[in-house]
Amino acid sequence: MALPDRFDPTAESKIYERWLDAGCFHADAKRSTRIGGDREPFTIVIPPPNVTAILHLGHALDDVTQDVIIRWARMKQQETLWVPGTDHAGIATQNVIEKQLATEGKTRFDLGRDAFVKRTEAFVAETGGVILRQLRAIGASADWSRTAYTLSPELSKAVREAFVRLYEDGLIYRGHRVIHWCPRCLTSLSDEEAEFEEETGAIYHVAYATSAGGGSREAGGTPSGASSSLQPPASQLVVATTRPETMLGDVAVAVNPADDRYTSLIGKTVRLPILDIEIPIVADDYADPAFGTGVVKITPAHDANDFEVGKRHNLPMPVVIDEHGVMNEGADARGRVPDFVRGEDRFAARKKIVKALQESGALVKTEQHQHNVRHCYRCDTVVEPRLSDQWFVKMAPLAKPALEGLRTGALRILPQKWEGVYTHWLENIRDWNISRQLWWGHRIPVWYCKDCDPPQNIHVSRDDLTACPACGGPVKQDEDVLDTWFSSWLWPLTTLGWPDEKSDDFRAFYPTDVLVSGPDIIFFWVSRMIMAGYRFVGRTPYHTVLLHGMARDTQHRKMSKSLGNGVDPLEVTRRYGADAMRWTLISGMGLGADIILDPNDLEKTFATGRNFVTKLWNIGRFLLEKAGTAAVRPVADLAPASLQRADHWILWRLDVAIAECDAALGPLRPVTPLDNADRVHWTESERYSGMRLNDLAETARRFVWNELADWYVEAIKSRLADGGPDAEVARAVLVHVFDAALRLLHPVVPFVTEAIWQQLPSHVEDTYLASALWPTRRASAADRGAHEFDLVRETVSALRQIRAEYAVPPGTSIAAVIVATNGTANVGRVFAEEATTFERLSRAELRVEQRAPGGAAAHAVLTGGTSLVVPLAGLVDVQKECTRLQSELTSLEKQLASLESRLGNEKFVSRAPADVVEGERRKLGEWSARRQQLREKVQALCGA
RNA sequence: GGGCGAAUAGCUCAGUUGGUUAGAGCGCCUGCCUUACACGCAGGAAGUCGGGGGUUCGAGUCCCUCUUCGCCCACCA
Repeated sequence: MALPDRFDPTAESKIYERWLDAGCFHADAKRSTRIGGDREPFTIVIPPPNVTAILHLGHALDDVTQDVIIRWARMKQQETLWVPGTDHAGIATQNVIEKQLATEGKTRFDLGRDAFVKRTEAFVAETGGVILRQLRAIGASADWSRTAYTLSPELSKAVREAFVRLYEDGLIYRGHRVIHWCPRCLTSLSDEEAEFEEETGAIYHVAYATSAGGGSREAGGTPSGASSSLQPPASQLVVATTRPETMLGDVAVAVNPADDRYTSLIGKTVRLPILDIEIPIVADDYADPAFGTGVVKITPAHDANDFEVGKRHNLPMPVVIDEHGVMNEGADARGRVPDFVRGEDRFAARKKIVKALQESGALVKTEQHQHNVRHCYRCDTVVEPRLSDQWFVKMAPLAKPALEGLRTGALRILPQKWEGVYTHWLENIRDWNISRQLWWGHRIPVWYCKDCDPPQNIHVSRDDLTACPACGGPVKQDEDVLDTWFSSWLWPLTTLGWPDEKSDDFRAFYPTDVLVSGPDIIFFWVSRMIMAGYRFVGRTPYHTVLLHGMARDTQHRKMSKSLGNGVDPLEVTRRYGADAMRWTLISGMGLGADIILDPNDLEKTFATGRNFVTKLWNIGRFLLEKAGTAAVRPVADLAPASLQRADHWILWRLDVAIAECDAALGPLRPVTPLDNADRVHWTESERYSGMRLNDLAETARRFVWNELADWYVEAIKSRLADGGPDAEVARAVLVHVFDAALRLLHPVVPFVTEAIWQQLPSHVEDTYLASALWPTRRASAADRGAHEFDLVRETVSALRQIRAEYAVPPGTSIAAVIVATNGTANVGRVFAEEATTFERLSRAELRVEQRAPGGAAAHAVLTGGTSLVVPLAGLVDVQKECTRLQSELTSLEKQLASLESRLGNEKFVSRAPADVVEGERRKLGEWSARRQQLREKVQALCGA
């Protein structure tokens, strides 16, 4: 039956269903060699997308990359597991629900905590996980029976286990300090979640009048009595600040103790403008003499550095900005927020303060200022440093083994350039603020007893507490939840059953193999998972971290919703099919390199993939129509003598393609034992090899299109049409090599390859390409027949070149003569015999002669000194041919000269590797022969 | 302010330890609807590998330097 001339992408979902029905993606722990089975396990855990997310191109990029690796491993007959799942995404999800509420004119506080959480749960249950269904549309071959969720009861239990263990080990502590606070999300953020953005702001120089006399150090925020000093009239200290509104919380100004300009003032006081109170001048190294005036105002409650200075000098810490970013008197701040700014937003207050300073003459000058301001990574609000109590994880002890793991090669990072980023971050790691003032997330497993005295009033527990374990009195659980990343850093552990280390899944599949991610979450996630792996089970969670690039638009901007420059992968899938998208992404993305796509021209952007899928489909169509579906003999059963040159050639090219694909993908895992059989490390030679998926794609494409379709298929058309035993040989070889090509291509374009493979004559019912065997190459090398076919190709190309160059009309025959010199007449016979296959295309008559015909002729010099000559009678401009020949001769002579000088160079001959020198010698011979022929040609045609 | 990366055909990119005459896709030009494919076939044009210096028999590849982009980190108010 006739197949349509294009692959129908709507068939993709049906193919996916069949894979599911056949259980192709299901992994069986029992089969893992780690628990007595006979297949090596190969595992990837998906970077869990936010449960409320919808698929965007970044996900597609990430997940297709993983799918290619997973499908490859599956075909290598590994017990292959790809764990899917979602992240509850604390802030992000809470924001979604709060936005919903806002449209109803409500806030979460109107609902109350329980109702809010219930509503969020309902929302997640109803619409959450959409992205997982979308992943099926792009072909993700995950084991859906193991779908995980960071807020599931199982994972929540594991999160508690981790918290309690760290607490018991003294690695979790409660700290009172200045943290990053988002006044919109109303929660604290980790250092990583507060992202720097460069902004143009202003820097204000404000004069603080120095009081005479020694202000008392503990003067702090309270106006220090009368400065009854006899010092000369007030001079002033000028401080520079980008945030004048915080001056209401100033408790001191600091100068560097080594700064001669100010040493005499240390211990004295200045008068804070507006509030008109005395604050001390302290000496602290934090003040940089080289910056600004060398004097810095100290606002301990609203700046992390000032906080440290305040602690060192035992200064009070008045809070003048509340959690909403509004000016209000907080702790220790009585009388510090004047009426004219009270209740004002911090930015509005800034203007008013500046104005007031201006009016009072305290504002010395204002300058434009480039600086980096931290923003909330979720809502982009400017982060407010805020003094509060938070839970922290002590990270330095966790970082050590993670650094060691990379050093010893227990894990590798691809591409290598990210190693430095990883190492630098870990070596300078800071403690991790894990509490969030949210309602959506894992509630911190800490209970406070009102009746016991601190610190005995803190109880950390794996189980919910209803009464104080110490005194039996009532307890109250910490109001905060844990940072989302506190559950995702356990992902490779928890999705496999941890803390139950005896579970089949954990024993069978941990450690996993490869972690695929974008470099933007090296700190948030990748590194922390490694730390958790070492901390909780003593082993790295994976041996390979593969970091791909980002999707960007043609202006190299990151694709994002807010910029509106995104490409919707589902739209692409609808229009061109998932395979077309997968192909375009994978083949266009070098290892770790960004991929540039044009969101305004999907047609052009995805043409590569779409065209390739169609080509593949049509090769399949040809095969089915011309070669039929009757069973074929295995290639191994064919008598070698029955194979034609073209058969030998394509089998050889297939071997080369397989070898190159294997090299592109590299080893599945490191193989060298480190200290025992369970622990392996990458050797230097393996360490940066493999995972070049674009190379896999390119190699396979070249084979199936430029070699199989362009040459082999053309070469056997007449053989197939002739029928008989030789047609059977050609059929068998065609089916064999195309089958193998489909296997090589399947990881990248799973749908179309499966659709075709199912119909191949070699197909065994109820088997799937998705779990078929990865091809291996034959032991034998290229034989003579294969090389001879290369000469046939060369001849045909030369004929076509001549035909095109002289505009020989299609359908017009040209007579070509193979002139064989150097005793290669037999090669000439090969051309005549085999190239007739292509005759219909080239409309050439081939003859073999031992001498060149006289008169004007177009020629092509072939490998081995043979020449193809086409009489030009009536066809051509002799002048033109003459010019062409001469320029060809000139360039050949130039290249020969440089080749000769190289070979004449003693150092080259003695220092270059033998094979290089030998190659150059061989080339010299070939080129010399070619030059001789060209010269003769020129002489015959052009006279002189 | 530190660190890292990039610069190769009109566009987007490959180019593994230095070693034939630097490749692909898209676009472009010419000719073809040749019975699998016009989302195709055949042929073609197009690159002083960002500039300059150096090492080497040999450099797109290694070193230095400059220029231009990009990313990450960082407590300079």
